[in-house]
Amino acid sequence: MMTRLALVSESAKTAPQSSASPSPLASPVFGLQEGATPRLLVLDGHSMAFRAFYAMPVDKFVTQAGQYTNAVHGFTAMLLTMIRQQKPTHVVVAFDLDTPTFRSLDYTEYKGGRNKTPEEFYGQIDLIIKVMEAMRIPTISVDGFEADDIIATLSTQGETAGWDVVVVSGDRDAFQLITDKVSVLYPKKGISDIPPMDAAAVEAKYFVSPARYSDLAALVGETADNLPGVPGVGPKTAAKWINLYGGLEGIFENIDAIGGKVGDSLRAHIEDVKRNRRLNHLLRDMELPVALEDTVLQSPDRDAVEELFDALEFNQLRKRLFDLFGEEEALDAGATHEVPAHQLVSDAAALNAWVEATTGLVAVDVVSEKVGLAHEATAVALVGQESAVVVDLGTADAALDSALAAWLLSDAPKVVHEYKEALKALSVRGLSLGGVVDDTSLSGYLIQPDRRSYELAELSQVHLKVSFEAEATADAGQLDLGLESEKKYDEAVQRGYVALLLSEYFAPLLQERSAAVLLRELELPLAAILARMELTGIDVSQERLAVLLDDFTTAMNAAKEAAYAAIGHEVNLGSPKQLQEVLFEELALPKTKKIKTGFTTDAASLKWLLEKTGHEFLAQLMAHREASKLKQMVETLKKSLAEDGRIHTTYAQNVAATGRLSSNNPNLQNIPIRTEEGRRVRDIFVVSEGYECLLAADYSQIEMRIMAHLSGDAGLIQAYAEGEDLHRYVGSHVFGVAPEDVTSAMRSKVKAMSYGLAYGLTSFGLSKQLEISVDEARTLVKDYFDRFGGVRDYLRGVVEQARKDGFTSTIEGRRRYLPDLSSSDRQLRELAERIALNSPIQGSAADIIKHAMLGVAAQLQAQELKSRMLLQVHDELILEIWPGELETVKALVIAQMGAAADLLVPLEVQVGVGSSWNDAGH
DNA sequence: CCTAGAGGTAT
DNA sequence: TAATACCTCTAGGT
Repeated sequence: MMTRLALVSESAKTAPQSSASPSPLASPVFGLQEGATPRLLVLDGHSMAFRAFYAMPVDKFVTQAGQYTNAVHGFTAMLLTMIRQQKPTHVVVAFDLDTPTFRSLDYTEYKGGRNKTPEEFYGQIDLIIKVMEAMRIPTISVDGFEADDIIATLSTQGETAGWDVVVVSGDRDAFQLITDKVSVLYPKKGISDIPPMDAAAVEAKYFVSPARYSDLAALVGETADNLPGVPGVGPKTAAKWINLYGGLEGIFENIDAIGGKVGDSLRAHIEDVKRNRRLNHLLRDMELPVALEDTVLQSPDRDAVEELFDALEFNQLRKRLFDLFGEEEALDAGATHEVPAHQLVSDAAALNAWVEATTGLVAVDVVSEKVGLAHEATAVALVGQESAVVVDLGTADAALDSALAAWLLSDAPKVVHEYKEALKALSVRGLSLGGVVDDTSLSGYLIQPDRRSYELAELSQVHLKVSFEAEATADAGQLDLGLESEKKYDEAVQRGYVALLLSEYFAPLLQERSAAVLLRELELPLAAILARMELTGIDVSQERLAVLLDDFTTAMNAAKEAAYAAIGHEVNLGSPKQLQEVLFEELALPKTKKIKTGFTTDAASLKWLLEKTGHEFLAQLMAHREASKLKQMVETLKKSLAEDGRIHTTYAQNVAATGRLSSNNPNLQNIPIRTEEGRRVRDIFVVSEGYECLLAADYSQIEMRIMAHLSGDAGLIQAYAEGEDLHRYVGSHVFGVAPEDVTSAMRSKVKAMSYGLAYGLTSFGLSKQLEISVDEARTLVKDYFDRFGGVRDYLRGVVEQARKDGFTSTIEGRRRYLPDLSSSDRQLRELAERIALNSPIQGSAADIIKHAMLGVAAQLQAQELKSRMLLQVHDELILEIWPGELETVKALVIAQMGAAADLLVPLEVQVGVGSSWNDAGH
């Protein structure tokens, strides 16, 4: 079966495809599809600017420099909406000039009697023109003529050339331009409600055809232009005469036949009517300085837009603009990329023939269906530069199956989007993947680690400016009539092709940003390990889970009833809003810290309130919070139990901007540990049948060790070299006492301080953490830096370097870009500074444990051990030990984790074993 | 059904 | 006014 599809919208699919294949980024012109009818959007600049001015609040749009921008903002927003909705290929804006026109010379009162232009409007037209220049949209004004004439001329030219024309004007005279090719958008109210007026709409409203609208306006008059009409004649009468006599000429010919008072009135004001008609007639054959073809819609001058919008302080609008043009450019760029046709292969020979004929990188896209909580592969698309094949796993015979399996596993270079998910879906079919040199969801992440999403369509949009149809919504249970699967195959090939393009695009960027090594040697191999860990899951004791749920529910209910009793009525304890009423109004307790919705009821505040007032309700509320949180957590775990009785979390390799993993569905990286009750949750995670025990290995103070390494601080390095208790050592130096005289209060202070440093601590934050005065905290910081000057110098240097480079780096060269370091917004800038302090430390720790995981997995495999890695919790690995392998595995884990980085200080690893995760803790 | 806010868990 | 995550509930909207 042969299918052809392009990475573009419907309109472009029908257009002839260019066979040339320029860079996806080259997009001088867009929206113009060869063979499609051009569509011209003409705007009346002044009338729309005025509409915008009165529609937007003046005082809300003032720049710091004092320039009013409400009309500019409103106009630009309206224009973007028009471009989005109308999808024009050409756009032009016509403006009036202040100079006299042939109309005002003809009739000096023309447009007289208008209110003086408001002061705040001054200068806004010039700004609109500047916005148009930045957007590369031509503007036209002609001395002695009005914008209406320019519009009439343009629309006539457009129509003559066979184009569609859309006129946007707040002047009703434009209605005379309406034909089946020309429509007018006339704002009803403000600038947000601009319904299209076509011939039918004009007739419905005025009872005359658009061509006769000027006749009607001449009779009725136009207050806005100070053109009096015939007294006593309104639109109804005028329309009646026009339809009766076929227009003004007919009316004049039969003028004596019109009786009544209105007839007399008409005869008395006949000259006014003739003048009105003369003035409202729009010129259609002006000489214009801009040719029709020159109005073609181009991509905006991004630098100019940036600069101008900075000055105008248009931030949301900037985003809207770039979003819009991102999309539009994509359409055009997409039109130049032809997705190769694909063939559905049904035998091994066909697959092998394709493989033989295909050179270079091949994208693999796995089509899967959801089965329970997992995904199972149903088909595989292999996409090369020139051609593609699809293998349906459901119908493949054994020979095809093994040919496919062999190729997938081979070293033939492949690119995948979401390698880990592909591996998981394939594994249920007994398939795997070898030779994967790129996963675009990971390379995209390494290039730009703080994006929210790395979906293929989004990466394609952002980097390639190519958009393609959204992924098929997996309609499980729907009848598969062949058409459905054909559509899925098309999409799979499409996705594969986009991944191929992205991979090519990313390759040099990865090199530039020194991320190619990270991808190849760290993230890609890690993805395979994570896939295995996710598939394995961790065993759960359902008995313990049930007991826990019961206990927590009981505790929760007891606390709830006691809380109700303490205040004499019921209240939703889970509603901060209702709690505020009880605490601060009903019980009139002291006010806590202010939050958006009033006063906080968080745990720290409740504790403070309880100490202050001793109110029973507070004690019960706190007990209820703890119990309900735990119950909720246990319930969530129960819901995520798979059919095999195990919990399979999913690790996200591209979510945390520092390089850490994250865990979700369910999150197994935030299982309680700090309280006795909380630790019971850890007890539900147990060793699987047939295995000996769980082993938990964690790095001791890895972030502080990285701090010591990065700062090179002699004191810290010495402390670690001597194997001292770090906090005791630091405490003895900061407080000037012997190590054995460091009290636990002193120790906990320096501990909080040390950890705070890695988060970009402030004296204020430290004072709150330690419940001490800001002064005391400040002294603590000073004393700390006096003794550990290397740390202070390092922290200063990190921010300085990041400001210079634009990014921070980890020990493995993982970068995080921080443009906000030079923001003028203090809050943003200071946040960026704290991020700059934290990212190298947190990120280096992430690099290290990832290396350790690679080492552990490699050793387990090399030594043919049956023990396996189950979980990772940032600085901790959980393994399941096969009988007889404990000592071997323990040693190799310690060795691999310890050797994962070569730092100036040793990496210490603590290991515990037990039959549950809690027991394995230490 | 979606979203913001509040609150809480982990490293 | 201390970094990185994920999750759930309420309340107020579509």
